[in-house]
Amino acid sequence: MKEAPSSTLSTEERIREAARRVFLEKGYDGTTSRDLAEASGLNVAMTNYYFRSKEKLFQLTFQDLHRLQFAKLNSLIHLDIPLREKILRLIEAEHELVVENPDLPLFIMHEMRRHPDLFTETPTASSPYPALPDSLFARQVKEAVDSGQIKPIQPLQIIMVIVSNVHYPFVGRASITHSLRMTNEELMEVINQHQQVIKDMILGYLFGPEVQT
Amino acid sequence: MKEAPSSTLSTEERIREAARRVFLEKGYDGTTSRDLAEASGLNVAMTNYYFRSKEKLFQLTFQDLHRLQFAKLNSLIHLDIPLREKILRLIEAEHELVVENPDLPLFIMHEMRRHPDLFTETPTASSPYPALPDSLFARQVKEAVDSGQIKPIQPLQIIMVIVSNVHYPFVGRASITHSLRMTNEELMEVINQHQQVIKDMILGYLFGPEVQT
DNA sequence: CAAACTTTTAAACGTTTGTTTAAATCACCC
DNA sequence: GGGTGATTTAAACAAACGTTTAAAAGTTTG
Repeated sequence: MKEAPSSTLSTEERIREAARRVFLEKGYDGTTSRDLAEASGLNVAMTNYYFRSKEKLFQLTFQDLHRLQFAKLNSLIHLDIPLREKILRLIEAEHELVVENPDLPLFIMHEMRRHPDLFTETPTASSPYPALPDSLFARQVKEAVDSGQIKPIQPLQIIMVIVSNVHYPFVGRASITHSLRMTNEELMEVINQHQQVIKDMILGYLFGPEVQT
Repeated sequence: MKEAPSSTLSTEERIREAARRVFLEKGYDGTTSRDLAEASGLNVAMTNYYFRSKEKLFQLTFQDLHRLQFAKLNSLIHLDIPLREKILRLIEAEHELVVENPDLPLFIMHEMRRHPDLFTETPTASSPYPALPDSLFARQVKEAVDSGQIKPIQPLQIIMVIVSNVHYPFVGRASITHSLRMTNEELMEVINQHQQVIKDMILGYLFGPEVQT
């Protein structure tokens, strides 16, 4: 066994880190084993020495990224805070996520549609979404609906509305900037403005038109 | 020159139609020339006889699909109808589009991010989005904002809200159904319910909480 | 019907693909 | 300090890739 110095990365970590970057950029189909080798600064044999194949390396990489995508959401829905505040924090958490990982949602959605077979969920691993139906969030929504505090709506629908509005400008950003001939900076400005609209719209719809945020 | 019988398709059309199906399903990177040949029932030489390369065939296919994606939106924004009705019809048009072409938005967004170089917009062709800034829709929004009829918002933001909410459940449907262990039918039921939420939420936000639709 | 042209085919081209090999280099232990 | 196992390398493998070839089959036109 061999340990890497603390400041630099072990070979295995270098490969995983490179795989993350390359797969995120080019997708599974668009990535070659030589792409991975070049990105890690090693040669093609190393990838197969540490991970048995391109496919296996991709599965690990995807699992990491899939967890990253749902980690915040998955912990927030169980938090013991008022529903209204929880929704606000969900919006902010998802915004933060896509600002830090702008390519993540498109990657996840593309790969899950294209290679659904590659994702054999590890049974023990915390599967992200399935937690929703029996989360505190779900119970809070049902109670709020029953007591007439918010409009009739399912928990999943609220999540969909949040994720849709927050993620979409990033998911479609190549399409938007190209078509409208905007720069990335111009789009980012629109997106920042848009954040407030999303918050007001969602909270306003659910709780009625009070003073927001 | 040769004309195809009306009931059946010409070879060129067969190839284009097959290319549409295959590229939509597998993407550019995931499609091989032999996939295309098999899907059209011909052999690999035919694709290069009628179109000069896989790349050229993809460019044509993508152009078609890109137009399809924005055709309805692009004609609706110029229609001379009241703003409120226009927004409602935009929501319904986008919903119809994704119900009929559930894979289209994800395909467009993935390919535009992955191969932005492949899309050299034909100068004369009706480019879809750029029409927005000087559309009747944009003027209607600005007037409605100035007159205090709706909340301050940019035309692009309204489009983003509509498209986000309507498209996202389809774009992420592999991810949603897989993670929540739903069937496609169950998701479709949620999506249908969701339509009304989207309408109420958007119109309610912009115009205030009157009686809807 | 025969020449001229278009369409279709099967086979092959050179390259790139994912993966493996076998030898070289490294790190560690008695 | 030499032997042992882990790591790294360059080279090679067969298969699949996008594309092209050259000849066969079909169509058109005089």
